[in-house]
Formats: sequence, structure tokens, C-alpha cells
Amino acid sequence: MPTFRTSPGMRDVLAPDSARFRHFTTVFADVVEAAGYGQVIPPLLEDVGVFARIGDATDVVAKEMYDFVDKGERHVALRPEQTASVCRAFVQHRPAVPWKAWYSGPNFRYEKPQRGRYRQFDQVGIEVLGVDDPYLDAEVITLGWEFFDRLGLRGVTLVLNSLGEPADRGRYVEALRQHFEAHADELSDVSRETLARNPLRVLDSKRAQDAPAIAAAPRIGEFWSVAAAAHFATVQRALDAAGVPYTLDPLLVRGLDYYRRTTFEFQAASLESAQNAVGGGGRYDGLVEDLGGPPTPGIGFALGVDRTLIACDDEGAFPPPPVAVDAFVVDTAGGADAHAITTELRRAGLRVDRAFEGRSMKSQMKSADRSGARLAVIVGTDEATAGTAVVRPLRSDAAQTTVARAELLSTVQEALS
RNA sequence: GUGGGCGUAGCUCAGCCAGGUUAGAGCGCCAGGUUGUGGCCCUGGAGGCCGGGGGUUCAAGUCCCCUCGCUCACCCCA
Repeated sequence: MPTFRTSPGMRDVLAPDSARFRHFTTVFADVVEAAGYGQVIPPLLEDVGVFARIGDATDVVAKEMYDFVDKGERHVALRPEQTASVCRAFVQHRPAVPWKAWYSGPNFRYEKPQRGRYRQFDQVGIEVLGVDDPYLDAEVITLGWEFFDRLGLRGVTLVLNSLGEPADRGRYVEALRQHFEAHADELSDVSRETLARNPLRVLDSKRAQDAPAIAAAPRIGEFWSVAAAAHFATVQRALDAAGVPYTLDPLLVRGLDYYRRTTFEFQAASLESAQNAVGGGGRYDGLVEDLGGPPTPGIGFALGVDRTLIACDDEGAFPPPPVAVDAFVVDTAGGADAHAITTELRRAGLRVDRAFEGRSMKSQMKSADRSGARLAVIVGTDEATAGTAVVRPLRSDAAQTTVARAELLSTVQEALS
């Protein structure tokens, strides 16, 4: 067993999965940059206070923060998400609004790892600050939907709800508290604990025992202000017009405290119910102000890269992009010619690999085959002496040819064209 | 943080229940068959503190305890 291995919840991503990971981000960037979003790269480390507004009743802040005091006596934390960082950046730099930003990168939460949940996990996302317009809500949601479509992930369900304005939400939480306390004896032990911290999240319980009390609970729609209801109705009409299908779910409560009004979640059908959310987001109009900025509306979403890729695996969608070189150089005459040839071909823009350590012809040819190369370029002792090389097709029955070294590049290029 | 399952070769695993010669298989790797040619086939080889520690026993990969790790679920969330 190795002396050192990855810390719990951390993992190495090796090829070819790493290429898929990178390609994921590329597709996302293509989709959102085409809609006017610019990349923002916030630091992994922030003052711990930046994240406090996520909600001190949430585990994310209360129990899962990777925080410590640095050598300058600053209390800092590895970011558990990036929305708060983006809002902090907005307050610090005050870019012109609307500020449309996208990001990708790792976040950190000290949780017990399991399938689709790591202590270091990647998200991609977008945020828009400075605009209060239901059509922006619809744009953001539509872009998320389009992204999954571009990836090829089919079994995605968009779930939609509105938490109302802050006052609506506050009255609703109080009503929920009264309702569940009246039915506390029907609730599971776990939900009774949740009730004490955050009545809203009791709605999120999937335990059968809680189902009757949840079914009888008041619904957020009864508490919407006229403005909040109108805003939400416009969002729905815009999605309808764009042909984006969604399901209304009055029980959808997002985990973080800053959400208000429009909230949504992307759920993958192939994932188990407990962790089927591959992405989520909503409005967080008060967050910038909480971080010391001016009152600024905001909306965005984050998508979990790891979980989305798991969903793709289960569906057979978005396979790892093939990584193959164009040519593989075999050299049984010492290796110097292989170095010269690989250098020449690579400088010409070709993808070229070779074998090392002077292994046997058979061994090097096996490596050539496994590399996926379409051509083998072979230099044995005869060719080395004569100043020639053999060009051998590996993916067809075409005959191999022997050419002078001066003609090697053009021969290879022609064979690959 | 709480439970269940699992740690044996680089990888996937058998062997454990009923302790007993030198711990196995497939794949992969290296070499040979073909003294200069991949895929298919055959032969050989390298590679294991059987996760770690303690205990029971004449004897432990196998039984017991502890511990670490992985994993699944709860919780929480992407």
C-alpha cells in the first residue's frame, strides 16, 4: 500500500477522464459566452465572512467549512461555493451592470464522501448582477437547459418554484413552523431536528413518515405578494415561449438561505433520488448588499460537474473524447532517430508519440498499436544506416513503404490526409 | 457525525463460512515462439509485509478485538 494517498473526499482525475472534465468546461464556456457572459476567476480562499451569509443555519456554513487562521491572523476559508465570491468581487470592483459572469472550478466542503459527493468538487455556473427582470430569470434558466442539451444528457428535469419576496418567505416560514410543530409527533426524529433549525427544509424530507405532514403543510403560493406572483408568472410564460419544459414544485426549497423569489433545480432521472440534483440556482437579491455593496438584484445557478458526469455515464451520454496520436515512431537502432523524427513531425503540427528504452520491435509495435496511431514510422538498423524510414499504416491493409528521411514528413502528411 | 458492505498481484477478483504443504485466476506488463513488424494464438517470466496492530491456536489470508482506508446509505447538498 502506498505511503501517501489522497485525503478523504479528494481524488486524482487521470486521463482520459481529465480530458472529459476539460471538455465539459469548454462546452459550458461556449454556451454562456455566446450569451454575453464573461469568465470570472475568483480565488479559492476568501475571508470566512464572505460565506457567512450563505446561512448559519445551513450545514455548509455551520459544519462543513474548511476554515483556518492564516499566518497573518486572518480567518479564511476555502470556498464552499462561488456565488458569494462572485458577489464579493462585484462589490470590490464594481463592474458596470448588468454584470454577466461565468465561472468554473473547485469548491470545498468537509462532508462524508459518497457517490457524487466529494470534499473537493467542481462546479460551473453563471451569475448576473444588477438586473431585476423576469426575462433574465428565464434567460439564466434557459441557458442551463441548453447546456445539458448540448452535452447530450437527455433525462434532465427542470423543477421550478418561487420562494416569494423576503417578507413572503418570512411569513411562510413562520406558518410552516406552526404547522409542523402542531404535527411534531408525526414527524421523523430527523425532521424534528430540522424543524428547529430551518422549517423550510422539512419540506425536503424524502422519508415516508414525513409525507402526510408535508402534504398537509401550507404552500408558498398562498403567501406570494402580488408582485412576486406576477414575476413568477412571467418567468413561466417566457420558458413556455422558449419551449423549455419544467415542472412546478411548491416543495422545492433550495438549501442556501440567500435564495428568494425564483428558484430552480435540474434533476437527473438516472441518479438516485437522494442526490439527483445536478444543478440548482435562483434569485439572491439581497446578497450583494449583505456583503457591503449597494442593493443589487442577482440571479444565477451552479452545476455540479462530477454529478453531471455520473449522470452522463449512466445514460451513456458524453463519452470521453478519444485521445490518439497521429503517428507512433518505432526505433530499434538506438533511439536517436526517433527523437529527431518525433521532433520534426511535431513541429509540423502532428500528434506523435514514440517508445523508449530500446525495447524489441514487437514490443514497440504493440505500443504503436495501443497508442491509437494511424501510422507507425519504423527505423531499424537498416533504415538508420540507409537514412530511410518505413511508414506503415496500422488501421488499414495498405502496404508499408520505405522513404528517404527527407521525404518522411510529406509522406506521413499525405498518408494521414 | 450515524449505520451497512468491503480491504488478497498494477487492475478486476477467487480463496475465508467448516484454520493445515511453496497464496491463485483473468486482464495488463516483460520476453520468446516469428534472430526486423502491432491486432489473433501458444509458452515462459517478473510482480504479494493477504490494509495496519494486537489476540486465540501447535499452526491465521482464513477466527476474535482495535485501528486506518475505500464504498454505499442517512444527514446535507451540486
